[in-house]
Amino acid sequence: MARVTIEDVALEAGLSVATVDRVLNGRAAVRPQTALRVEKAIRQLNYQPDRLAARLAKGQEYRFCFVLPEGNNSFMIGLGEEVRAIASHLVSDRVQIDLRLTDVFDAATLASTLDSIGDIYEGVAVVALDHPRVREAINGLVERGVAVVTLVSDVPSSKRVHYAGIDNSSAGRTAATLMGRFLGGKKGKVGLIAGSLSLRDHIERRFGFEQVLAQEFPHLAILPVLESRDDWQRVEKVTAEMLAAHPDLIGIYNVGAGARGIVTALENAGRQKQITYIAHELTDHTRRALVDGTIDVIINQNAGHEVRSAVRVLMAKADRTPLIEAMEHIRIDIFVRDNLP
Amino acid sequence: MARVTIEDVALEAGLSVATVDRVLNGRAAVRPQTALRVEKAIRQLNYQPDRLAARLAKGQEYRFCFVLPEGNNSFMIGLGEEVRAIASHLVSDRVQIDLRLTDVFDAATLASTLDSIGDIYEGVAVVALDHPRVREAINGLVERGVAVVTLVSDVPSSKRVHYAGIDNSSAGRTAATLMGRFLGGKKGKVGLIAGSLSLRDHIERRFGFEQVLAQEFPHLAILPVLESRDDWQRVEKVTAEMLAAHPDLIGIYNVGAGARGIVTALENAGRQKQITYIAHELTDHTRRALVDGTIDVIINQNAGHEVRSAVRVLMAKADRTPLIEAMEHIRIDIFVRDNLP
DNA sequence: TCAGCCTTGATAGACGCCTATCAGGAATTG
DNA sequence: CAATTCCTGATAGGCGTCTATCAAGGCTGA
Repeated sequence: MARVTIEDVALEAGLSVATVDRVLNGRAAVRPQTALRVEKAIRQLNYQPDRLAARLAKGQEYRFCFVLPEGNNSFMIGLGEEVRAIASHLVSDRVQIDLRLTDVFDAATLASTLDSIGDIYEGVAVVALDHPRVREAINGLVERGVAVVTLVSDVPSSKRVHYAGIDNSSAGRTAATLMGRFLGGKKGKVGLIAGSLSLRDHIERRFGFEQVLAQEFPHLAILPVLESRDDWQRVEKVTAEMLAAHPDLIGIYNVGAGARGIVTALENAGRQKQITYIAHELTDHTRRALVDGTIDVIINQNAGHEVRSAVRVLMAKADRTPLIEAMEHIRIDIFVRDNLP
Repeated sequence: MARVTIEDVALEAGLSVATVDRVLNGRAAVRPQTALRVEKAIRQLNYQPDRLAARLAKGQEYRFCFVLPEGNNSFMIGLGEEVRAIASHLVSDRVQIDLRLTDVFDAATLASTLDSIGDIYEGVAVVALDHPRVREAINGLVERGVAVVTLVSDVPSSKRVHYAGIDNSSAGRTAATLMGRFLGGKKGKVGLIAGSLSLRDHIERRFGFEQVLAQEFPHLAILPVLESRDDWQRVEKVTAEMLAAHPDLIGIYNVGAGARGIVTALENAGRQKQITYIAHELTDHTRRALVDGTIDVIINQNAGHEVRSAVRVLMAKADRTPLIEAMEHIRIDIFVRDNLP
């Protein structure tokens, strides 16, 4: 019942602790047949190395860096808070997490930030713009032996080890299905507002949305996409214009941030109740609008889960430990008024 | 930059390591003013005890027991697998998890199982029937110093430290909102099928569902609840009867298991496409039916998350460590065809 | 046959904390 | 003021693993 230690293994194999250790950590040359004896003993005793003792002995510390967008986007601010929360929680587990804010929307700036990250880090998590320059910077880190995880927004063509975020085209498709079903058989126009058409996540959401809407709900016409730069004042302006131009508008899908701009525009036009409005990300503003009934559905990604998943993956990669795949899948949250947390 | 150790604290406070340790672990009597000096030094140096070293030194092991229902309910089988998975994953972290299957639907059996659990466990997680006998058994464990977490189904009136599961009345309300919205303004009847009306989770789902449907969608009539005992053959039978009796049935909400029975009944009647069907729990069967379009929405609770959350809570309770509350909230998954994992 | 290499054993010390014990000084009591 | 009791210091040994070093054989090749 007591713990099986390295010593027990050595005894069982008729070898010394030193040799067993050599095999376990592949440090010095050991004859193949000796290694086999060790492995056999390990299997027989079902030896499980004690991670605690190992980490203590190695004096191993994890140092990770999270690179997030600067600015006042509610979601990103929340993301930063989650990073800080988990960071202070993990100090006593010998994990140190630094937070670096930068202009991730500018490829050159982001890339040089990544380039400048010293090799003091075992891993880096980054909210990444999908741009060749950024891809190269990520690959550079990976080649220097730093594990890189993309967060929220992916760069699939890079060598990052993992993407901690939702499947955005799936999110767009889900929005379309809900939009179509909520509208019943009603005919009319649907408007789509995106933050920026150079951000991969927004592109994918739009793509998924348009695909399903065109295929499953052909009676709904999609208006040309409006760009908002995730700025709620601009969102309000373009929405107001759209509302004025299309009296038969019955649905709005806001792919990016700035949801409050749409709320204001809808209220000003007095059309909150007639228009089905689907937004992304649960914030104070969107939450209130959902309860009011102005927003019908919020599609959300849980920032805390994403951050913690990124940390787990980075830790696993740092000491080549297996991870439970299913645990790292970030699900798409769907909120209606009734299941708000 | 190096780690702050107990020795540094002793130095800073002008005391010995022994005294600092006495304060930290409250072992022997220490003069209040001395304790204050230690605490001040700890704050100044921002000392964080090394959890690894502490656990190693104490030779601390966590032993937990999970009590789950026996039987062939897909969801519960999946739950058991998740327990096994996390158990084998945590062996190297000095956590041992035993799994015990019992008839949780029989209060006496479940209670005596709980009573018989020796004090070898620091914590117990149980899928609990809400019954006075069971409540007493839980309280008995708690009084013997065992941390108890209810899993999937709660016993709110007991002294359990935590409930790892979804808010079922919220799940019911969500189902109602989706049902109402999906049906647009259509008038007709909605059927409700429950596993057992003595299981708390089913009662709460029903309650939430009826509440919202009556209030928000008064044009939809709810048929009397049918009991299925979570047996799909019985589900099929009662559904077939309901379909025959009500040609104007336009919605079905299945609160419990046995979703496949409804699928078969709907197919036999050829009314899959005309009836909006909302089911619980993502399994192979429900998944297939969702893709087919027979099921319109699946409301799910993620068994893996529930199990892992239960383990985290038990660990935190075992060594009186704080936990991140928000992290332990189990969300309600809503799946349509487009966001299946 | 001897130098040199390869493989293995033995062992010490570290990682940061816990537990226990003993001794000496301080504070309290009568 | 002496006899207790109370606090504190010093130190050893352990938890399971890693790292490093030295020594002892066995083996190879010239």
